Amino acid sequence: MRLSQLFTKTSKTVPADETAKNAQLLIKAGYIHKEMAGVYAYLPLGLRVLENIKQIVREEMNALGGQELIMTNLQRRELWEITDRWDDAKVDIWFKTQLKNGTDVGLAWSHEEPITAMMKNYIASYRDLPANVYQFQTKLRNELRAKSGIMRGREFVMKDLYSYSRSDEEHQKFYDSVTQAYLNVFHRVGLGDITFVTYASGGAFTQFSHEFQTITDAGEDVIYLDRDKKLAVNQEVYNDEILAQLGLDKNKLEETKAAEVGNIFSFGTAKSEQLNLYFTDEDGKDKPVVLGSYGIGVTRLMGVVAEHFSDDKGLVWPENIAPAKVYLARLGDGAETVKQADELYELLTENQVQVLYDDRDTRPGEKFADADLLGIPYRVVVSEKTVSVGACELKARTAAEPKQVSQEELFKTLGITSQ
RNA sequence: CGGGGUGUGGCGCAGUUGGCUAGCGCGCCGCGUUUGGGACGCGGAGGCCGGAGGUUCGAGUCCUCUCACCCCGACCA
Repeated sequence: MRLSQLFTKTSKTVPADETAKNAQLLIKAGYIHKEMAGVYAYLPLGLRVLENIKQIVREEMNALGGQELIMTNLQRRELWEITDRWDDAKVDIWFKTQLKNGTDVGLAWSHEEPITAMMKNYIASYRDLPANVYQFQTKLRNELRAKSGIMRGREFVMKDLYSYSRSDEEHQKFYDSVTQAYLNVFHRVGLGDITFVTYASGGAFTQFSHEFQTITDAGEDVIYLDRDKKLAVNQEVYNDEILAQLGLDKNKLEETKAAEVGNIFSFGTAKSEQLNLYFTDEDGKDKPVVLGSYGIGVTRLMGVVAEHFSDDKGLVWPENIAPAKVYLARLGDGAETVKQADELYELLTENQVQVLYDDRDTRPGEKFADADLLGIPYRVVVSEKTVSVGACELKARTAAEPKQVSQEELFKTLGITSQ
């Protein structure tokens, strides 16, 4: 992509009404736009990051045998009344509206009920199970107070996965595999070292749920972490009894702030029974389906990454999710410089390397500052200087100084094998 | 929803005890000089001061109501 054609711009200042670091950086760099409190638009570069994260999640979900679908955002009142979650006293973050004929509808804050009700159409026999379905969906939650930029919005994107199993054993096996898949996701987006499986409140169905907590000051949770065991306990369930049960030594635990980037639940059969989701076993007996629910807040995850991978100059995207791998800065507009920069842009693009080509008529300092602010992993410079020596200049976003490299070395660094 | 704070060109801000054509920086447009870490000069465009009432000869400034936004708390993926 040529920056001269990108409609977004970077900014030297941040809006005064935005204090969350993730939102400040993302707005400054032109990745997102704030529409209202807790509601953000994803601009072209921000969308790329979001899609890159989604793709990683998608690959891990598909590897589990998850099947992607997309539910609706308008939901039926009757469905939520069955499980007693329509009442504002029970769920206080509902957005609700009405059809022209007066029928109440809810705007999706979760999809457990509708998706489970829908599965009744497809699950009748033990032969239909297990079934694991997931989606990337916009969730709408009427939070009393939005905060922390894209880490807690009123509208956000979540990957939600639902598992339907024949037995507790079958469910548990899948549940454990999801745990591993989630760890893979957080590892791949660069947060592996600071994200921990955390015991949290399990709600009405089980003693615990498992959260995936990423250590960050911007987080809203407090966890007690055993680094050796790579396990943590959320403050909400933290007590001596629980620690004993989990075999954790209180003296070894580290208290830290963290952000919940994922949460997985076992529902047992309670919800299936409520919603009448049964299957016929080999023996001809009807049994309720065992249900699990697994979420990753995708936009929140992007916020946590932005929050964590940044310095005083701006964002520092991990390569896996960066909106481009290379920031190609062309300095000067001499004929040969333009020619060589254009050619390098074409060549990299042909080799499947995503490039932000800064072909704008601006001064070098501005280009360097933008390259840093945007947080692109590699900066490549083509200028009169590099043209004259027949090399180009390469600097990793995290490196202090650039170095001169041949095109061969450049390609090698960027992982391009053939030429 | 309780407490605190803020609303003035796209962004960041100033505006005195009410007083004259509402300023400054960034950004934007034009011309010129520049060109390896956000250049400089000259000339421009752009604002009924969040909104509605009110007080006053006169309101960005005072009063009332209202809307929005931010922070702390409670709540929460």
